[in-house]
Amino acid sequence: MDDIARVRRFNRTVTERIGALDDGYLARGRPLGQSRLLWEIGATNGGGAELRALRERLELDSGYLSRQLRALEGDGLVHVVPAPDDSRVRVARLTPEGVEEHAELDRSSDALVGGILDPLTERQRERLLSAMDEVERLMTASAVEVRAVDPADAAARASVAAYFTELASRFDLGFDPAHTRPTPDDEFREPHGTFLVAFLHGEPVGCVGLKLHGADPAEIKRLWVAASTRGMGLGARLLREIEAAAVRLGAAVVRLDTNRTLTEAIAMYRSHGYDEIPDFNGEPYADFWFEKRLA
Amino acid sequence: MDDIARVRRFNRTVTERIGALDDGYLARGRPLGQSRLLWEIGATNGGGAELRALRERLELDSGYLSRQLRALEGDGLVHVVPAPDDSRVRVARLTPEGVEEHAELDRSSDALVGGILDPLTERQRERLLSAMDEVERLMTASAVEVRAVDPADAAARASVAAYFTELASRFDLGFDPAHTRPTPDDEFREPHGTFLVAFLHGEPVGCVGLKLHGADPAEIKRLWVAASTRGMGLGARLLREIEAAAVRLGAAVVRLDTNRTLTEAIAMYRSHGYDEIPDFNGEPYADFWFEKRLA
DNA sequence: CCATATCTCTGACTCTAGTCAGAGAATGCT
DNA sequence: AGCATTCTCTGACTAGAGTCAGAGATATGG
Repeated sequence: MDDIARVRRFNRTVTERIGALDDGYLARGRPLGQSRLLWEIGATNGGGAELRALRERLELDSGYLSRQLRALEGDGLVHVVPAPDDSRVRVARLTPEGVEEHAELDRSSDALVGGILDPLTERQRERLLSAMDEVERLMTASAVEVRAVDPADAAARASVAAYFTELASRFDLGFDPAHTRPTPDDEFREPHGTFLVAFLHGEPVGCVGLKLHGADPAEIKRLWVAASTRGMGLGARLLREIEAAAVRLGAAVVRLDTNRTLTEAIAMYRSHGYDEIPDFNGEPYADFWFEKRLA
Repeated sequence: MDDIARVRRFNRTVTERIGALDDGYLARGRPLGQSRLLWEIGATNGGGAELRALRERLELDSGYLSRQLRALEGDGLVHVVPAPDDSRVRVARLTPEGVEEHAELDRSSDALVGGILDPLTERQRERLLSAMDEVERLMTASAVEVRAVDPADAAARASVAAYFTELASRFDLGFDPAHTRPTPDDEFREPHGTFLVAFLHGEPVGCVGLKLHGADPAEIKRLWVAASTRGMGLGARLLREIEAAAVRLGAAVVRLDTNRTLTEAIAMYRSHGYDEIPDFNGEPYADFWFEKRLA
C-alpha cells in the first residue's frame, strides 16, 4: 500500500473514532460551540478569561462570541464582568455551576478516551500510546515551517534572545552576550548572509544564522531549537536548510564553533559530515570548531 | 504524563492537522456534504451507487440526500437514473465532469497528505507511517465489540459459515461440515453453553462458541477471526472472553481441538496456558487437543 | 387484482455557525 | 478637552446541515 493510502486509512479510522468523541459527547445537549467556549474559559486558570483573548484563541467573531456568552450566562454557567483595570475589556468567569459543568465535560472526555483504551490489553495499550506519541511528534515536526526572516524582525529577535538565555543556563561559566563577538544585523542579511526562523503555529521555535566571508568559508551561527520541539529533528532540518542557503549564496565551505556543554549539537555536527578543525575565530565561549565542505 | 493526557494531546494535533485537510480543501467551493457525497458516489466502482445504499452508508435522511443530489445534478456532476431491475430504486452516476471533479478531489487530498509527509526526512516519514499503521490497527482493535449472540442469529450464522469456508481452504483435505461432529444451536445457548460474536462497524469479524459438559471440562469451538482483522489480538480477546464466560457458567476446565494447519491458533493456545492432551472427542478433522484449567 | 411495503421526492421546518455593519462606552493621545 | 482607538454588544443577515410528514410511483405476496 502506498504512503498516501496509508495516511488516508489512518485518517479515516482516527477521525471516526476520535471525532465522534469531540462532537457527540462533549456537547452534552448544548451546541458544540458553547461547549468549546465553556471548556476554554475553564482552562484559563484563576481570574477568568478576557473576551479579547478568547476571541483570539478561538478565532471567533466578536458578535458571535458575545451571543454565545449570553447563552451560557442564560444557563447560569458563566458570568461576564468588566476587567478591573480597563472597563472596556470584559472578563468571563465560570460560576460554581459552570465549574461543575466543566468538570463534567472533563470526565466525559476521560470516559471516552477510556472507551478507546479499555478494550485493549496492557501491552496493546502501551503500544498504542507510544505510537500516538510518535505520530503526534512527527506530525508536529511536519507542521514546522522554516523561512528566511530579517534579523531585526520580532521573531528573529525573540529566537536569538531565547538562544542566549539557553546558553547562559548551560555554559559552565554562564554567558554574557556582551563578551561574545558581536554580529550586526546586516551581516545576517543578504547578500552578506541570511537568517532562518522555524515557526510552529506562528511561534518561533528555532533559528539559525549564516554569515558569508567572501571567498573564505561561511559561518553558521545562532543555531537554536526551543526545548519544546527537541527530538523532532528540527536542528538537523535547520542545518540542512542553512547549508542549502549557503550553497545558494555561493559558499563552498561552512564553519561553526560550539561549546563543550552542547553535547547534542556536537553529536549532530559530527553525524552530518562536519569535521573538527582548530580554532578559526577566537570566540571566547567556544571549545570546538567544525567545518564541512558543501556539495 | 498520564495516558488520557497523551491521547488528548494526540487528538488535538491530529485533528488540527488532518481535520483541516478534510474540511477546508476537499470542499473546493462546494458544501462539504456535497463533496462527501460526490466522493462516495465516485468510490463505487462501475455502475453507479444506489441511493438507498448511499443513504445507509452515509446515514443520510432520504429527503436530505435527494436535495444534495439535485444540487450536484444542477452542477452537472451527477445524474440520477432508475435502476434497471427495480424502477423504485434510483442510481446515481457521475457524469464525465463529475469524474473529473472526483479526480480533482483525489488529487487535492493527495497534495494535502503530501504536505504532511514532505517536510520530513525519509527516515522520519517511514517512522510516521509505521506509527500511523500501528495507531490505526490498535484503534480498530479497540472498536471491536464482543457480545453474546444467539447461535441462530444472522451474525452467528454468517460467522460460522465464514469459519467453515476458511477451514475448507486451509485443511489439506478440505473440510465438509457434514463430516464433523455436529453441534445443535441449543448447545451454544445458555445454560448449555454460549456463543460470542465480535463486531466491527456492525459486521461480524470473529466468533467463538462454548459447550458445557456438566462436571466434565467445557469445550471451546468455532474460534474464528476474519482475515481482515488478524494481527489485532482479536483471537486472544475472544479466547479470554470465552474463558470468562466458562468460569461464569461454572466450568473449571476448558478443552478444544484444532487442526495442524492452523498454526497461529496452535501457537496462541500454547502461549495462553493451554496444555496439549490426548484426543478426547474423536473429531475427525483434529490433529491436536488442548486443555486449560481456569482460575 | 388488491393490499401492503418500498423507495424517492417535495414542502415546510429547526438549529447551529458564522458574517457584517454599526452603536455606545471607556480609554489613550496630544 | 477633543479626537481617535479599543472593546463589546445588538440587529439583521446568510448558509449549511439536518428532520419530519406525507405524496406519488413502483414492486410484491397472497
